[in-house]
Amino acid sequence: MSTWVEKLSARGYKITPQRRIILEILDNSDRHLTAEEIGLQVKEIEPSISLATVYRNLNLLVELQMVSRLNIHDGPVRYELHGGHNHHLVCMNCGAAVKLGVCPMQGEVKRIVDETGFEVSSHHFEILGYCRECSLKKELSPTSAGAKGGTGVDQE
Amino acid sequence: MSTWVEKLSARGYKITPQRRIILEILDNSDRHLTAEEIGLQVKEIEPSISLATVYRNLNLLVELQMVSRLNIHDGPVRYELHGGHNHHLVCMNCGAAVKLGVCPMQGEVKRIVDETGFEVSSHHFEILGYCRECSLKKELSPTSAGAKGGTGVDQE
DNA sequence: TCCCAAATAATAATTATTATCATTTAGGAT
DNA sequence: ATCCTAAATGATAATAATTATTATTTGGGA
Ligand SMILES: [Mn+2]
Ligand SMILES: [Mn+2]
Ligand SMILES: [Zn+2]
Ligand SMILES: [Zn+2]
Repeated sequence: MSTWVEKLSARGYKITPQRRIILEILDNSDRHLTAEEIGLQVKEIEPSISLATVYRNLNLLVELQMVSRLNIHDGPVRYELHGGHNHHLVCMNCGAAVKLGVCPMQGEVKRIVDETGFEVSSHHFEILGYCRECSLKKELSPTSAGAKGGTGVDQE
Repeated sequence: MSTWVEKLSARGYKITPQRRIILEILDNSDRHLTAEEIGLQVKEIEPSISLATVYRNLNLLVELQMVSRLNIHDGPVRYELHGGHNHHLVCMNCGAAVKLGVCPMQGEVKRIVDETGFEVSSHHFEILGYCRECSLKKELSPTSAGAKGGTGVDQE
């Protein structure tokens, strides 16, 4: 339950209420949260906590490999508790991020990486495109219409 | 040589000197460049060109899939000419980005993705860690010393 | 209970990127 | 070749995201 208390203490970091709250929020969430989203939830519990503290601690937790940073498409960086890591199919139109149930860091890729002598500490794999719904919407696009109408896909 | 001229014209976009220069820079570079690095090189050729134009065109070129956006670890987004795409082993200490000669978007992964009905337009795969040199340097680190040792770099 | 490095809150500063808008220009039409 | 106009640009303001600064507070060991 509180293995993270040990992880922090063991390395000489203090156990503060701010850290408790941030980790609790990450633990209770299945989604990936932005620093700001975390900050908002933090403030619901304890309004006096500063957003800067959220950023500081997220950076620390990432450094300690207790949290992982996720760079999804556009928009701000997102965070999730390290562990059951997942890769995503991110829709460039609606922004949905569907979990892909497989990790490329295995088999052939793993072997090749190992051969390089590189010391791996994490990896990111993300697929960009259009989810089925958005993809269908594109299909139904207006007939023709010259320049830029192209795929009928307009930015988000 | 100038297949990109067609790609732009065909979709109704104009061939401007700014676009020529940006694409030429991307073409002559092996590294991935940030928007600002591109802007600097652009200004060496034609100082009157605005950084905003660089951003605007990079966004357009990405949208048209002529350029790909690369989110390496920290720092700003980087760009490279779309084509011979590669994935990287990025060193978190010295920043080196070594090409990995293999792409995970194949075999099992590919099959699973296809099953989801997701329309893939690009993907990113990147491995973070420490290159052999930096990894060795760490090895030679001071004997223990408790909290926060050195750069806070530990492995799991 | 004291002490002090570590952590925090508040806020300024910086970085990266996008938006606005007046002006220029590419390229099709005449 | 000249016109015309939507597209593109340059300059700059605005925004979003993150980091730095600094005075104050606090966790946890002695
Ligand atoms: Mn994985
Ligand atoms: Mn690939
Ligand atoms: Zn979608
Ligand atoms: Zn290195």
